[in-house]
Amino acid sequence: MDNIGEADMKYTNQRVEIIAFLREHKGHPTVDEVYDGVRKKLTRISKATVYKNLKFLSQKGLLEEVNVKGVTRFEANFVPHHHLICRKCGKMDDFQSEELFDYSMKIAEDIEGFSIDSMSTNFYGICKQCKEDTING
Amino acid sequence: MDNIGEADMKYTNQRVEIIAFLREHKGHPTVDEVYDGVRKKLTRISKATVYKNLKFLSQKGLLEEVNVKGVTRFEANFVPHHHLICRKCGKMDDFQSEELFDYSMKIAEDIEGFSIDSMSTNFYGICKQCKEDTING
DNA sequence: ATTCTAAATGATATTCATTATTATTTAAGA
DNA sequence: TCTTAAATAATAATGAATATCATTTAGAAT
Ligand SMILES: [Mn+2]
Ligand SMILES: [Mn+2]
Ligand SMILES: [Zn+2]
Ligand SMILES: [Zn+2]
Repeated sequence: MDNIGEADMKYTNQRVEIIAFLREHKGHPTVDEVYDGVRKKLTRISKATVYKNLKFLSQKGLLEEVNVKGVTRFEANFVPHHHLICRKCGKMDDFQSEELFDYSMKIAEDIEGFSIDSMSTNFYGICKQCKEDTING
Repeated sequence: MDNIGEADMKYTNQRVEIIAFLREHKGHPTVDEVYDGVRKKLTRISKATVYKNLKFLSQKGLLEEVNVKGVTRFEANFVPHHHLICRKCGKMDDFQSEELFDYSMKIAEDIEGFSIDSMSTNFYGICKQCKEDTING
C-alpha cells in the first residue's frame, strides 16, 4: 500500500485512487469529474463512495473543498494560493502570489476576536477563452 | 413606488421587500432567512418567488450571492469588503479593508489573459463565540 | 497464513434545496 | 380604464447529497 498519509483510517483502493486523481489532475474537479476519472481504474466504484470519501478526506485534511457559483469542487493543492474565477464559464484557475498571501495575513493579525489560520482571495472576471468567444461568435 | 434602481424590470412588492430586508439586515441571510423575514410584511409570499427573485436580483446586480460551506447566502453590501468565516459555526462577518482591496487589485493588474473586475478575500478561522464555547462546555 | 471484526463499499432509497410548470394576478404603460 | 407581458402562488419535478443496510475488505491479532 502506498503511503498517502498518517491519518487514522483505512487506505482503501477507492481512497488511494481518489487522492491520486486529484493530485495528478491540476484543476478543481466536481464530484462527477472525480467519479468519471476514478472509474477508469476502479470500474465498479459507487458514486456514493466518491461522495463519502471526498467529504471524509476533506475533513481529514487530505483534500480541500471549494465552492464556486453553487458548484462544489475539490483539489489537493495545499500550497497557499488564490483563484481566478470566470463569471461567464465558471472556470477556476489557481493563482499563486506569496506576496499577496503575506500581505493579507499581516492585515489579518490585527483582527480582534477572530483567530485566523488561513485565507484565500477570489478574483472575478472574464477568462481569455470567454473573451475570444465574445469577439467571435 | 420606492425607487430601488433603474433596472429593466417590474418593481413588485415582493422584490421591494426582499431588497429592503437585505439592506436592513446587515448579515448574510440564507434563502429561508430572507423568506421568514419578508413574510412578516408579505404573509402570502411564496418561497418559489423568494428563490426566483434572489437569483434574478443577483443577476441584475442589485444583490450579491455568496457561498460558504455549501450554503448559499445573499447580501446587499456593495462596498468592496472581505469575509471572516468561522470553520466551526459557519458564521460569516464582513471585514472592510480598503488597504487590502487596493493592494490586491494592483497585483491583479499584472495577471495576463484574465480581465479582473472584482475580488474578495475569505479569512478562515475560529470566531470569538466558538472559542469561548470550546473553553467552557 | 488464517481468523476476526470494525470500517468501508456498493446498491439503492430517501431527503431536501432548487427549479419547472401553469393558472391566476398585477405592474406599468397606452 | 384597458391591455398585456411579466410576475406570483401553488404545486410538481428534478437532482445533488445523504442515509440505509447487506456484503466486502483492510488491517490487526492469533
Ligand atoms: Mn485551487
Ligand atoms: Mn459581506
Ligand atoms: Zn470563461
Ligand atoms: Zn463560530
